Amino acid sequence: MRMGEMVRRTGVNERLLRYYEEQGLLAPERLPSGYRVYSDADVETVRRIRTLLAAGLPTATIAQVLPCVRDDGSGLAPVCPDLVAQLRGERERIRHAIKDLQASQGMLDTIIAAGPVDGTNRQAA
DNA sequence: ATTCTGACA
DNA sequence: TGTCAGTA
Repeated sequence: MRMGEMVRRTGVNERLLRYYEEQGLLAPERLPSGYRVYSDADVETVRRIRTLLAAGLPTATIAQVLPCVRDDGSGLAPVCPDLVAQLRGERERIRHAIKDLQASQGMLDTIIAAGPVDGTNRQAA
């Protein structure tokens, strides 16, 4: 499939698909015309990229991870033992990020709990 | 009509 | 990441 279908099937826009390729996350074939040709596997790869990106992993790390996972029906199995150590580090980072978000949530809860007392002074900053 | 590369009010 | 340009 070419760019257009890839965009429809992944929900990721053209700009981003080219960017992922630039970052070494995808390596679609090329037609003599220069047009990119994506495979079904690439569609799945983009799904993984989106997930890893959402987890906050830098594209550089994702580029290392993608070629090191075997797709065994149930999920993703690590293939590079050395990389597992780095992933443990990422997991720690995510753990801390969750902690910070919970602190933010707590702050908002406190503000919300205080609730609007009355409409007086609306204009004051 | 589609895709491509490069660039930035 | 969006978007516009100038092509093939």
